[in-house]
Amino acid sequence: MYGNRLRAEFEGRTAATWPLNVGQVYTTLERLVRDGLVVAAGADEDGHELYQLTEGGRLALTQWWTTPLSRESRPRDELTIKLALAVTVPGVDVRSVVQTQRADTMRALQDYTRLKSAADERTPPDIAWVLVLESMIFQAESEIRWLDHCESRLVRRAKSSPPLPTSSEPAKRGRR
Amino acid sequence: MYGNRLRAEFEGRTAATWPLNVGQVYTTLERLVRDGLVVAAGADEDGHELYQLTEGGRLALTQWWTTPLSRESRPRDELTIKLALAVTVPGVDVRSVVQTQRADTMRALQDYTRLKSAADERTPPDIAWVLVLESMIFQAESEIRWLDHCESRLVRRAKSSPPLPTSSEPAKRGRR
DNA sequence: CGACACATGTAACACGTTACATGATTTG
DNA sequence: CAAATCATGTAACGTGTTACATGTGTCG
Repeated sequence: MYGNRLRAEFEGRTAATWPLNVGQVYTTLERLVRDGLVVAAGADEDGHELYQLTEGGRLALTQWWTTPLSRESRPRDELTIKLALAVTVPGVDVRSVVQTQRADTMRALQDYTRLKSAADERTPPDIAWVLVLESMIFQAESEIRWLDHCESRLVRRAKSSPPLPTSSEPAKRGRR
Repeated sequence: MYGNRLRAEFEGRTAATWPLNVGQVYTTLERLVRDGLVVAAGADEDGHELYQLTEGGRLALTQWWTTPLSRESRPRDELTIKLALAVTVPGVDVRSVVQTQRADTMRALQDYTRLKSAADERTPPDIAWVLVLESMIFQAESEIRWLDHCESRLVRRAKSSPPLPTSSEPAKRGRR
């Protein structure tokens, strides 16, 4: 395919959930060429600069399809880190952190649900779009469950140790 | 704190789930200094190079605690993209992709569960470590549910369109 | 004609990450 | 003494990402 088409295909298949700057397609293509996974293959009848997978590229692709995404390859989970820090760093209002996040995720979940209803009514169904939405929904639900779980665990912990003064006013706590 | 201590604290709080190269701490500290969020504050009695939050740094931190992680700020979800592409790109054995991933995630889930059992027995409980593990478990479960969901959806779809020949032998399909 | 979409590129930046160099201190 | 640990740094790389420059074709 050619650059701009690739962008369109990607966005079409992920339904604008992850918009893609066109420029990035070209830089990435160049890097793929550098690594020998892709070659420039002249021009279209319309003048489009075509690119083609090499033998190695096809191999890498097959490997991508057949290899599961390992846990190690995934980016650090910022929310989990945030909470893990929140519960161990003194002076953080964990409760409030959890609540704020929960509210936001809840809102997102509703948005996704709405979008899914709309998507389900369409014919023919945009299978990829529905899949993406469902993935978002599952993740949001799981996140909310986890947050609730965290909170109940905090409540249990609070019974052992006395509650600290809320850290919502860190300014000028002065000497006393 | 000083650099190496920061690394230790981070790893201690996230329990080696996300190991941190010490070098990164120093590069990051330098960048924080560059951005005015942190200042070098001389040395410890033990000769440790201390760093301190600036006014701006403390503000940024407070903002981090009080602002929920937006969906947009999160990295692209490679698994979801993979599946979304798998179902729309011709010649991909979606079924196999889902199965492979499911097996791997299932294995991970068991590992996490085992680890959690061990963590729960310890006294005192390492609250952060347990939280991280539970997060992993929730996510893995949600991922498995989603994969199952995808598959059942694929089965339903398969009834409409005839199954394509498996793409497991892409080599030398030649002319004919 | 002017505006707009399509299309191709490129220079530049930030960030995460690693490999390596180097010294000080401790310990078997 | 040698090995290991603690500690501080730095040079370099890859990748994701953006802003910008530029040209072509279409259409109201």
